[in-house]
Amino acid sequence: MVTIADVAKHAGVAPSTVSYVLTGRRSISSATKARVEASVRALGYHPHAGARSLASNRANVLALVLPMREGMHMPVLMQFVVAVANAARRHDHDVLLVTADQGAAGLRRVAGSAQVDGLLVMDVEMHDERVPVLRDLDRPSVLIGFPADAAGLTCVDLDFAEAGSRCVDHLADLGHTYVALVGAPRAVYQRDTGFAHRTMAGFSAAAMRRGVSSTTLPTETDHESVRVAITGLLERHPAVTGLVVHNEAALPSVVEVLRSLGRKVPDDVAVIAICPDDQAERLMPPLTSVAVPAEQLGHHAVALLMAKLDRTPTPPLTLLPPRLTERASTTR
Amino acid sequence: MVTIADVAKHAGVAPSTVSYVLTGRRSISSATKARVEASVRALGYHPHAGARSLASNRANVLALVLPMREGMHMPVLMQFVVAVANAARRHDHDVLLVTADQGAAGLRRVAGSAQVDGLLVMDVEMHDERVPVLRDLDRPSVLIGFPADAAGLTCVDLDFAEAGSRCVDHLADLGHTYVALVGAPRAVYQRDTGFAHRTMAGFSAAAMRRGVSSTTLPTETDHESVRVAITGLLERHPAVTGLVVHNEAALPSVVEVLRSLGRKVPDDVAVIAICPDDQAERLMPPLTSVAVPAEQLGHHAVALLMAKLDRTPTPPLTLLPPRLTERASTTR
DNA sequence: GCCTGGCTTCGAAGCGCTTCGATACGTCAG
DNA sequence: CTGACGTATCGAAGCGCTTCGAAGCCAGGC
Repeated sequence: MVTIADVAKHAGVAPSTVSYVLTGRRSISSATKARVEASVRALGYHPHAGARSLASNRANVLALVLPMREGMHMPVLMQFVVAVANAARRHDHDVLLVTADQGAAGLRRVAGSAQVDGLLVMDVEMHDERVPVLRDLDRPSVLIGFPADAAGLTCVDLDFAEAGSRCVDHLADLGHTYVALVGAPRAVYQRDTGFAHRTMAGFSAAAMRRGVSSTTLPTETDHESVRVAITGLLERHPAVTGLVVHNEAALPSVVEVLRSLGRKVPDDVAVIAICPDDQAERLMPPLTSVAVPAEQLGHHAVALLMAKLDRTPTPPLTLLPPRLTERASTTR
Repeated sequence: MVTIADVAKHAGVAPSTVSYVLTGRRSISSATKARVEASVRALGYHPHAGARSLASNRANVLALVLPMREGMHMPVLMQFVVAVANAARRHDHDVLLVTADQGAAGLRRVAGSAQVDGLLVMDVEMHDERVPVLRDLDRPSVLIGFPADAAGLTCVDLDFAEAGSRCVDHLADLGHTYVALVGAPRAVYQRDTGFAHRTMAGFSAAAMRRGVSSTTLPTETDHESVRVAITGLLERHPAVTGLVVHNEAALPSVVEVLRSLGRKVPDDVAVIAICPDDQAERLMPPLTSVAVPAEQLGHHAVALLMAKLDRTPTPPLTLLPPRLTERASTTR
């Protein structure tokens, strides 16, 4: 193994000088710096992560705490994971995976062993058992999602209430007077997941405000359930002409069911999705949508966590503003 | 921070004794052991991961090298990730995520810095740029998938050739004489991904062997493409009565398109999927399938890697035997 | 000519753990 | 009773790095 001492000898300097070149924590003359960097490359030196973490008390690793619950949409989750991993690398950090079934003990373990400098927690629920643990951990953390009591925490999420509201506004502006929210699977509401709840609240509030009639229904993700749900919805509420779909997995089926029922999109029924842009673009017809910006959220969460690690003050609550893109599934 | 010295003092023993209790590398009297364990709990001691890794030259972390390529099915990928993470925990290891866009340099970095003890590489292609890097890394690795040249490597995968073959056998046994393979997106074949290639080879070979006619077509994942593909397939090859689908994302659409074309499953067309069991079960009708055992593969891969870390001899190539489960989409 | 201050660089301490050899104490065979 | 051996524990060295204080050197001001 190549050590810092080897590099130092090769470059004709003290080990500490090499360290300062690598960490940039003291100024080093450009001549020495260049010589050291050449030696690093020549020897293929990689600092020993354990030694570094022991000496500096920083591991340069973030924990990504993954939930794994019913009704979650894997492609979106994966987008988050990848976005977080890449953002972390840009800040010279790696990502350690902590899965749900390790529970609170898992958080304590990775934080207590100094294996990670901070934690990123995904898919937070209103009453999440991990939240109190995070509070008394001595490491900073950032939540993607909002628990009921966010005091003392840093949270970031899409403004789902505003997203739901924007969808209604868009439909109302187009003249629709009866709209429906096709929501997440029932299980998601039952466990009181913040984002689903907030979308619904924003949707309903906007309908009230705009004076349009509205209804909401949870929806499972398999095609047959979607068929039954949508068929029933249109039978019970024949005046519905606008659908807001907040359920990525059910989306293709919703479109397909409307087609098979002979309801033309957008002529008979307008559809707005709350989902990642690429998915909305790929469907036929391309759907007007409010983007779930997984990439952006992941980056933002990492940036917040890095700021906390630097002891830079950070806003406790960040709501990213939703962006609605008009496509072929709604028309003037 | 609580250190091993604190625990030792609390238990009235030497630090080394605490270490031996924790690692089990020397025998300790049960009385002392109990006392130390009590102190560990009382103080809430977690060994410092960096210090441990520095002293023992083992980080107790595995790298999971994730690809992120076009045409990959995220839910299956996520199943792998979770299975690997959980299996690793059972062996007292954690999982560090290395994403594709870090490339070969990423592998060198995590291995060179002693951040990980071994590497798990997913979705290996026939001619994978990462393979030569793995060979000259000084850490053991296990590939999920097979490259063209697997010399000196440890690989594990489902026996996809046999899986393709079993599907044909099953259909032939039921009397079908013309079968089609509905495969992965074109991009997957273009980059010469092993599993897709092997399924196809097994499928075609079995068709020859059994004397049934066969055809194959790559298929994109969006509903419209599937509709065009399946409609075209049945027009060009009207005698086809058996479909083998090796494309998880397209699967719901395939079933739906058959329905909309008025082809009853299994009466007009028999369908076998190569996909995770839960997905096959959830469709209507439930599909006969050869399971892609993500969970089992993940566990097996971790077990192999742990064996290599222990310097236990391991088989270079492991092919898990496919398991075909009959469900309602094929009948006698 | 001497002191001050800034810029570089050095040397050594020490982070918390594992591990190796040594020690202490029985136990048992001869 | 003694020597050999096995078991349980201790003490110290050292893993590779960061970091702090100090030292060396040069320039500039008096």
